[in-house]
Amino acid sequence: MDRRQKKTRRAIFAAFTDLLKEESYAKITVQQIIDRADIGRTTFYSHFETKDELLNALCTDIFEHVFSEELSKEKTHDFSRVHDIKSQITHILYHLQEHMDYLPGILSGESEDIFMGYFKNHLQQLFTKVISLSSASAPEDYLLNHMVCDFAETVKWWTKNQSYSPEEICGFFYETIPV
Amino acid sequence: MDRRQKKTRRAIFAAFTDLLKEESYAKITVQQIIDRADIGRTTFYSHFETKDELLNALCTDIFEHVFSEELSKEKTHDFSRVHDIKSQITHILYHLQEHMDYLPGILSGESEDIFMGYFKNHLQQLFTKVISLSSASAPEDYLLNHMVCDFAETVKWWTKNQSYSPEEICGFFYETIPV
DNA sequence: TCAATACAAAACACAGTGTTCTGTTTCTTG
DNA sequence: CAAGAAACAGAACACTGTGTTTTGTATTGA
Repeated sequence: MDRRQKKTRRAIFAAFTDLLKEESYAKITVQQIIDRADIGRTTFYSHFETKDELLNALCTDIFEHVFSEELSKEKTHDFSRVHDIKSQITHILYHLQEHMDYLPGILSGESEDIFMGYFKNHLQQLFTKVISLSSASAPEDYLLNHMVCDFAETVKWWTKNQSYSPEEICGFFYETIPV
Repeated sequence: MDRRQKKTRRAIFAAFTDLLKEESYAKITVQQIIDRADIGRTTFYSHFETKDELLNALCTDIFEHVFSEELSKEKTHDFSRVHDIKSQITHILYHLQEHMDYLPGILSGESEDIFMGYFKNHLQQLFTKVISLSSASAPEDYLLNHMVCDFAETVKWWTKNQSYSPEEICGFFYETIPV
C-alpha cells in the first residue's frame, strides 16, 4: 500500500474520531472531515464510497482488536467454568474503554445500527455456548437476544455513565445471567 | 378543532403509518407522505414543523394508549405480588401488538431513538418500584437500565420475530428479572 | 353572509451528497 | 534517473430532500 494512501487514510480516521468527540455521527458532514483531515473531496471519495463506509471501516478496526484474541483462544475456553466467560467479558470492556471518548458520538441514530450490528454479531457468537448451558426454560432464540442486547445496551449505558470499572460492570452483568 | 384540520391530520397519520409498513422511517420523504395523503406541501408543514415532529406526535399517541390505564391504576398496584407486574406487562404487549405492522419501520436509525425515548421513559417509571424490591447486589441505576433496555429490546426483537404470544413473551421476560 | 382560516400549487433558497473535470505532486519501477 | 502510474487538490456540477414563501381558492363557524 502506498505511503500516501496510508497517511491519508490515517488522517481521515483521525479527523473522523476527533469530530465524533464533539458531535454525533449524523451531524458530521463529509466537508468537516476533509477540512480537518486537510485533504480534497475527491481524495475522500477515492478512499471511501460514502460516509457510512468510513464508519463501517472504523467498526471493523475496533472489533478486530476487541474480539481478536478472544476468538483465537476460543478452543481452550470452557464456559462451564465461571472464570473464562468473566475474563472474556472483562477483556472486551477494557478494549472498548480505549475508545470511550468517541463512542457516544456513534451510539445514536443510524450509526448505532451499524456499530451494534458488528458488536452483536460477535456477541452472538460468544454467548451461544453460554445459552446452551443455561437451565432457563425460555427458548434459546429469546435467551440469545436477551443476553446479547443486555450486554450491548449495558455497554452503551456505560459509555454515557462512566462511573464504574470494567470489573464492576462485568460483575453486575454476570449476576443477572440466566444460568 | 376544525373538521378540515382533523381530516387532514388523520390523512397524514394514515399515509405515514401506511408508508412505514413498506419502508423505514429514514427512507420516507415528506413528498411521499403528502402524495399519499393527497394534500399540499404547505398543509403538511402547517400541521407539523418537521418529519420528526410527526413521528413524535405518533409516539405520543401510541404510548398514551399503551400506558394510560396502567398509570391510572398505579395506586392500587402492589408489585410485591407477582400478578400485578405480569398483568401490566401483558397489557402493554397486547397494546403494542396492535401497531405491530408498522413498528419495524420505526425501530431503526434516528426514529428508533425517538420511539425508544418515549418507551423507556414510561418503562423507567414502571420498573423503578420493582428494582427497589430487588435483592440483587448491583446498584439501582445499573439494574434500572438493565430492566428497561431488556424489555425494550425484547419488544424490538418481538416485532421482527413474531412467533410468540404476549403471554409467552411476558413469561420469558419475567423469568430473567433479577428478584 | 362574511371574515377567518385551512388549504393547494408552484417556485424558491438552502444544505449536503456524490461525480466529474483538469491539472499537480508523489511514488515506484525499469 | 527517468517515465509512467497513481494519489492528490481544487473547483464546478447535478441531484435530492428540506423547509419557506407567495398567491390565490375553498370551506367553515359565527
